[in-house]
Amino acid sequence: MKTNVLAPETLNDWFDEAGRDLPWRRPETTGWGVLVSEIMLQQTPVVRVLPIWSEWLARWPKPSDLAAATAAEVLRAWGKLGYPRRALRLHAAAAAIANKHGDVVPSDVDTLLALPGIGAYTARAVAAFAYGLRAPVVDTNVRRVVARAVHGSAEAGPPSTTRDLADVDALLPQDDAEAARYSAALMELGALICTARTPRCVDCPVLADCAWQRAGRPAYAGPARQAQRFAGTDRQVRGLLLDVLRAAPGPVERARLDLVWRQDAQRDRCLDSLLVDGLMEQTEDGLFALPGEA
DNA sequence: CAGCCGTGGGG
DNA sequence: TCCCCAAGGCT
Repeated sequence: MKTNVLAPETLNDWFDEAGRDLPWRRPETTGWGVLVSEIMLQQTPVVRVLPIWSEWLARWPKPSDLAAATAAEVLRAWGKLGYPRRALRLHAAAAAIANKHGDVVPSDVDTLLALPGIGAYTARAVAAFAYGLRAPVVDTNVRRVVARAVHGSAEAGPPSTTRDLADVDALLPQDDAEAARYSAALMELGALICTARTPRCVDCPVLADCAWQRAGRPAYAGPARQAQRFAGTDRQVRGLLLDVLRAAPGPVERARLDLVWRQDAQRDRCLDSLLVDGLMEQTEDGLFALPGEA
């Protein structure tokens, strides 16, 4: 049996000492609080999530509270966190939890996976962090830590959910509570020490055993990832359009939206896609509004 | 499975 | 300045 470079005792001890005191990690945080944090944290830095998460939990302490809000209220409260479809999916998930699960966030991974906006990562993160269960929690941090410490590669290869889950499952201790803490520790190590750009290896608790370190820190050899452009994309235009509605007290005229982007065809396409996605609605007199306030 | 879906800060 | 990236999910 191979020894685990990322030994649970080592990681958990380090986490006890160096882990951040984030509000959604506090013992009094409910499953709902954890779920909200996980959705907000998807592709979004912690510092930007912190204030919004606090507002949401104070305003909507239970899933049924969020479910009772209008989509317009939800989207305004989401603000500029980005990827606003996450807010709509969380809104829908809250309704499902309120109606079908007794207003309690499920702890079962498969049940969680059936909810909108909850995928392989988030389902297991909720099971582990909200309910202390043993579940392989694989995010970009964990993938990077495992790639380096275990496989000796500078970066993680292309993601494969099946393989990644099995990879991390093999590292997890058997005990539920210990495994859950270990999952948090693994993520935290990637977030604070084993970072993407310039890892702080001098502070790493597993430096001596790290396979990447032992191999002489070889450069990444895998396929180059495609750079994600933003300027000029539909994503940018949609963001500009939606921002007009978020900032407005109510429905706005088409002319207001026309101001945010010069190219008619692209603007029209984006406007249409926002309507299709349910991120905005058109009133009977042709004005545009956030959904639920028309 | 590759491409798409926001936003802003740091190197 | 520009580019990269930050607790992914969905089609």
